[in-house]
Amino acid sequence: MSSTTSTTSTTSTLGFAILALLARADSTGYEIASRMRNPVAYFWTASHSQIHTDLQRLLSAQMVAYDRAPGPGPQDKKVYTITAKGRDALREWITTPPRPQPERDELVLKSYAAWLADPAALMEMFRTALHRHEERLAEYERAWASLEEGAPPLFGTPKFGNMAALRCGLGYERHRVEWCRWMLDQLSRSLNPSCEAAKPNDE
Amino acid sequence: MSSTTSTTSTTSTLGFAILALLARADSTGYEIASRMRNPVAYFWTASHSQIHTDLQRLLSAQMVAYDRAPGPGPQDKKVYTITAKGRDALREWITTPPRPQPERDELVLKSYAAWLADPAALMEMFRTALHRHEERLAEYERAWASLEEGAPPLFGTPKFGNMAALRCGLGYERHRVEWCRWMLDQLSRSLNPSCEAAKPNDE
DNA sequence: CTTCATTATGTCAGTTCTTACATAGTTGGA
DNA sequence: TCCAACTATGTAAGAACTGACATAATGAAG
Repeated sequence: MSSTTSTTSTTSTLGFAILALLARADSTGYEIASRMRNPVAYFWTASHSQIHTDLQRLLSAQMVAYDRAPGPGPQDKKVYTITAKGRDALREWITTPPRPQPERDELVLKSYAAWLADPAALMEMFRTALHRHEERLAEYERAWASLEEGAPPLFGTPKFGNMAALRCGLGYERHRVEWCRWMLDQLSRSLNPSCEAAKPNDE
Repeated sequence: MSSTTSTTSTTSTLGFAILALLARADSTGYEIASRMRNPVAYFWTASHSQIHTDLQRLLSAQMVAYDRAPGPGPQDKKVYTITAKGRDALREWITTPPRPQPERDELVLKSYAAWLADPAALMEMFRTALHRHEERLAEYERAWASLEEGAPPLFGTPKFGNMAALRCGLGYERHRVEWCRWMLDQLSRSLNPSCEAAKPNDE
C-alpha cells in the first residue's frame, strides 16, 4: 500500500540463510562460508564470493551491520551482526510456505537413463554414492548423539533448529543408503540372472 | 587427442535430461517440457524457454536433429530425435559419478531457523508440506503398482529407469512425510508441554 | 460466436550461482 | 628460510535458470 516502504523483499534465499546464521552468532563473511560447509547446516551452501555479494546487499537493505576488527590480513575484518530489521524479515520469512522444490538430482536422473548404460560401470558409481551416504549418515548419527546428551531441545533455543535440520538429514541419508543398496541389488541381478529362482524376493 | 573434435562437453545437466527423454521417444520441445512435469521424471524440471535454448545448443553440437511436421500453429512443429553422437555422449555421462549435490532445501533451512518463529504458524506450514508429500507419495505408490503389474523390469528397457527413479521418489516422500510428522509433534509439544506424560506418542 | 485451454515456437531481461582471478598477512612445519 | 595452509577480503566473466513477453492455429465448451 504505502509506496515509500517498498516491501519488495529482494532478499534471496541465500540472504536468509546468512541471516539465520548471524541470528545465532556474529561472524565475518569467511566464517559464514565455513559454517555453511558444516554438515549441520548442510542444506544450503554458497561460495564465499556470493556470500560477500549478498552481505553487501543485506547491508544496503539494512538487514545487517558490521564492526571492523583488526587483521589478520591487509584489511580489517568485518564482523557482521543481524539488525532488528533483519531479524524481523527473517522471522517473517521462516513461516512463509516455500514453493514445492523442483527436486533436482543428477544421480536420480542418471538412474532414469541407466537402462542405456553398462551395468558394471553403474554399479561402481552407485557404490561410490553409497559410501558417501554411509559416511554422512555416520557423521549425522554422531552429531545426533552428542545433541541428545545435554538438555532436551527447548523451543526458542538454537538447539531446536539443529535437531530439526539434523533429523531431516538423518532420514534423508537413510533413504539414500537404502535406495543405493536397492539399485546395486537390481544391477547385480541383471549381471547374473542365474539365481532368479533362488532369491527369496524380499529384503 | 584429435584437436578438431573438441571433447569440451559443454552440454549442461539439462541437456542430458533432454537427451534421456529423447532416447525414449522423439518429441517436440513442448512435449519435452510436459514430460518433465510428469512425476516419473520429477527429478529435473525446466521451463520451456530453457528447453528451447538447450535444444538449440544440442542441435549445434549435433547431439539431436529434427524433422519438421505440420501444425497446429503458425510454424511447423519440430520433432526432435537423438543422434548417434548424442546417444554416445549420454551413455558416457550416465556412468560419470556426479559431484555430491549441495542439498539446497528451503524447508530444511526454515526448520534450522524455526526456533526464532511462531510455533503455531510453523505448524501450519509443516501441515501444508505434509499434505503435499502425502499426495505425492500416494501418486508414486499408484505408479509403482501399475509398473509392477506387467512383466518384471528388464535391464536394457526404459522400464528399468522408471522403476529406479520411482523407487527413489517413494523413499524420499516417505522420509519427508515422516520428518514433517516429527516436526509437527515437536512443535505441538512446545505449545502444550503439559501432556508430556499422558500422550501415547503415536498417531 | 466468443472465449478459453492446449499445442507450439521463440526472445529477452534479470537473478542466482560458479569459477577464476587478485591481494595479503599470519602461523606452523620441513 | 621458504613454502604451504589458513584467514580474510573482494571483482568479474559467464553459465544456468526464471518469468514475462510475443505470436498463432486448433478445438471444445458455453
